[in-house]
Formats: sequence, C-alpha cells, structure tokens
Amino acid sequence: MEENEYTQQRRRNLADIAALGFPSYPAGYRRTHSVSQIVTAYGAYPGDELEAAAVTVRVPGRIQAINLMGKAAFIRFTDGAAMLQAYLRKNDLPEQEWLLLKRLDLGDFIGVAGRLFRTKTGELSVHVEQLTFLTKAIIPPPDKHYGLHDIELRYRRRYADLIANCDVRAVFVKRAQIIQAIRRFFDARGYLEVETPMLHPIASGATARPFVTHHNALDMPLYARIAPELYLKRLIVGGFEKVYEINRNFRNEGLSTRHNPEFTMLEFYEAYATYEDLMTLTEELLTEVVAQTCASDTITYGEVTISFARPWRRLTMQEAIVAHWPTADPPTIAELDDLAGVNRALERLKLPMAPHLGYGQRLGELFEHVAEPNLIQPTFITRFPTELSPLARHADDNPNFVDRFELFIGGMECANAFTELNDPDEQRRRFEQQLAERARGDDEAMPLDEDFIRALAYGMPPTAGEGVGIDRLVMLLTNQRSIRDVILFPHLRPENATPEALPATAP
RNA sequence: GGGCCGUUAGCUCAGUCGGUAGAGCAACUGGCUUUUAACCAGUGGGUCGCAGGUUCGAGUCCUGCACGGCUCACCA
Repeated sequence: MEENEYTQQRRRNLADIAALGFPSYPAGYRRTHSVSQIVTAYGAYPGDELEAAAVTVRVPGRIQAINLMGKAAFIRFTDGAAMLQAYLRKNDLPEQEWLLLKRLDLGDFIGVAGRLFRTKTGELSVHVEQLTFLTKAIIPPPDKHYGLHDIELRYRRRYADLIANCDVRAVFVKRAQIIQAIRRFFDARGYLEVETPMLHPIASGATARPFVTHHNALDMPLYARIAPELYLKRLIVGGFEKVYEINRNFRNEGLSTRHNPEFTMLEFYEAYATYEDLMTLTEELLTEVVAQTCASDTITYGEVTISFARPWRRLTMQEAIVAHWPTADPPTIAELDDLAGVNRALERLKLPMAPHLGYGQRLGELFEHVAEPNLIQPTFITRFPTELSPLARHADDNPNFVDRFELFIGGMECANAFTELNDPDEQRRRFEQQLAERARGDDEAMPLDEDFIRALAYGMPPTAGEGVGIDRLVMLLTNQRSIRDVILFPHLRPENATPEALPATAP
C-alpha cells in the first residue's frame, strides 16, 4: 500500500482519536435505522411534524462531506445507497466528541444518535447528541464531485469505483434483480435449480479452449468447465424433467468488450419440449425479466432502441444472410444450400476461408459477417448447419441442418438452444467427426465424453435445452457497452508483475 | 498478435514553438453555531508510467518496455 502525506495525516488523526479515548476499530454499531430507511420513511415529512414526532435514531455511515463552521458542523454520510446529513453543535456534544469531530476525515465511518429535524433550507438532518467513531479511512476517497474516471483504476479498485460512482452501484443492483427475476421465472414453472461440477475431467459441451489445472491427490488434470451441458442432460436421463443452472463458465480465449475468461451462463433443459417451444419460452422469460427490471418493454442500447414487444422476428440462417446482404443482388436461398453457392457468396464479399472448412463453417462465417451485426431487434435465427452443432438433433427434413436457434439482440448473441440429440449412436458419430477435426488441427473441436454417450444409452427422453449469456443480457438491460462494466472484478493483467508476487509454480 | 490512442499532485484535468510544473476539488493553519459543490484569508504538496537517446536544455522530439482503452484478428 502506498503511503503519502494524506495517509500519514490520517494515521495521525487516528492516533489522536485513540488518545482521546475512543477505540480505534470498534466492533459493530447498534443502529435503529439505515440511512436509506430514514430517507425512505421521513424524506417527505414536513419539518413541523418531524419536530412533533420527536423521532430519535441511531444511524451509521461513511462520511462524504464535512462543513465545519466554528462551533457547529454538518456531516453528510451515506450507507452506499442514500445520503443523510448530521448537524453537530459544540454546545450539544460532550467535549471529547467535539474534539473527535475535528479528527474525522472524508471516507471515515461514524455513527450518530439524535433527533430528526429539518434545517431552515429544508434538508432532513439528524441533530446529533452522540457521535461514535467506527472506522478510519487511511486512504482518501476519490473526488466527491468528479468521481473516479480512470477506467483502469475503476476495474482494479472496484471498491473505490463503487464508493465514488453511484451509477456503477446501480448496474450491479440491477444485475442482481435480473438474476432474481430469472430464478423466479423458472421456479414458478417447476424447474429444479441444480449445481453441476465446475471441474471437469473432460472439457466438452462447447467448442472452446479450456483452463487446465491439476488435482494433486488424484494426480490427474482437471478442466475448468467450458459448459455444463453434458451434466445437465445426464440429469434429464436421471429423471429430472426440468432443470436449470446459473453459474460460471471458463474459456481460455481472447478478452474483448464482449468476452471475459469467466462469464455467467444460464442453462436449462426441459424434457418433451422442442426448440420451437423454447423460442416461446425465451420470449416469455425475457419479456418478464424486462418487465420486472426496466421501466418499459423498450430499452435504449447505445445509439439504438430495442423493443421486446412480442412476437420477435424469426429467420433461418440463410434467410438472414439474404435479408442483410450488403448489396442489391443477394444470393438466393437455394444457392446457399450447397457448398459451391456459399463459396461464390464468400468470394463476392472477399471473405477468405481456410481450405479445410466445410459447408457448415462457411455458411456460419457468411452469417456472422453479413447478418449478425445487423440483428438489433430481438431475432431468432434457426436452421443451423449440423457441422456447427454436434449436440443438436438433426432436422426431420434434412440431416445437414439441426433443430436449433440462436437469439440475437443488439447485434449480440444472447441465447443458444436446440432440440437435443438423444440417439447415443448418432452422438458417437458426431463426436467422432469432432475428433477428426481436432486431428486436422482444430484444437477447439469437442472431445468425446464416453460416459455421456453411456448416459444417453440409458435413454434420454426427447428434450430441448438452452443457454443464455447473463453478462450480455445485463449489458443490454443496463446499457453498458463493455462486459467489464457488468462484471464486478473483470480480469486484468497484474499491475505489478514482480516475480515474488507470483505464486510458486506447481510441480 | 497487428494498428491507433492514452499514462502529469490523493481525485478530475490543463500544459502553446523544446526554455523555472499549473488549476479545481482534497490536505494543512486561522476565522466562522442551520451549511449544502458552504464561505473568507493563508500554506504545503510532483520519480510528468519506466529505461535509454537527441539537445546547451525534454512533460513536450526519437527508440524500447510496462499497463490501460478502442479496433482488427482470434473467439460464440
């Protein structure tokens, strides 16, 4: 920790406070109210009624401002959510407590006991009869007017960010409300919330590079999970018909405004449902979450306005490519049905493709470039190539496509769902195709999970499942452009990468 | 990994053509018994991210590095 003239001055103040006979870091404070409770209960109370009611309170908080005026003082303090003013007069306080006041600094915690009143300018205040010292802030808080703007400091010292910027606090309060609303939605529909392993012996269930660690006692590698999918489906095999899990996934890949190495995912599975049922369910889920956490069904995200009014647009991947083609002569859907046509389309847009990639990857690439950034209003994209979907059931009319959708909002992928593949033999063939791609050098192809195939062989009822990226949903509903602004402690490089500071390397 | 931009007091930011390092808030001293971005008078505070280079002289120009931001690539 850095020491400077400020910290030294504050340490002297703390020593002076101790010399006055106050405990330096006392335990607890018996309070009658929080600041927020007082402001909520009495904020609109007229002054004369307050006086008549003679409300006495004991309330703690962090000091935000001190106006010392000779023999009287005002202290504004906060519980993090609301602010309240204390009025102290030399005549009305024990001498020691008046001396204590002069050793208080911005950022300190105090408790005040006294009677509520309104000043002549009308501000609700506590007329303090007892001042209690609670905690010294050795490091001064950020500037009270300009806040903390330095983005790096805001992420590295989120505590200081939260002290200084109440809009940041509001984002994380809303994040909690969104997740609560999701839980209520699924609980009310008879879904069981479950917890499946975070450490997996095989990193499967998604196409992504994993983080690897080592279990010492078992002397084996373990992977931080990239997806809970295969475990949740094992639970469907086991007889739970509706399950959901909200938890972290870990992917060892690049960082960006939309990617953090650990991110929060909702996954849910419902027996006897199809991906079409889940489109309806997803509309219901998100409209309900928006209704409970936003002022209306229309939100502002950056430059755009997004309406969650149902029904939402539904397009096949091929239709989306045609609809958002950048020039006036898009390819036809029939043209996009085979490799040659997709190659012609890629060539027209001058999108280079690695030679080993097949039809599915190329169609997906075309979609990502042409359509994805333009899917601002909630849009379901259906009919994904089978090659891109090793865990999804094929469409009844064409085995080259699967019964799958992704939901796009604000140009971001927010959900991914499909009718689950429950044929163990077909699942094995799909895994083997992935292994072949892995052998060709695609280190993100999905590894084969033998026990998962065995589970399917016990019989998994027809099932549909879905994943929803919670961080991106929170970004949309709180109008934040970076995923780091909806994650309390986003990943950054260490600020001082000294060798001593790094943990010893595991053998 | 590439490109562009940034890093100056505790915080927010200026700093012109290369010529003694600036402001507001915060801090310190004094004054002030209903202030509210309190006010009045005064004072102190700098490894200009780090390391080199050019120059009589570098916050400013050049090179390298670190960290961060945006973006592209990668990646659901």
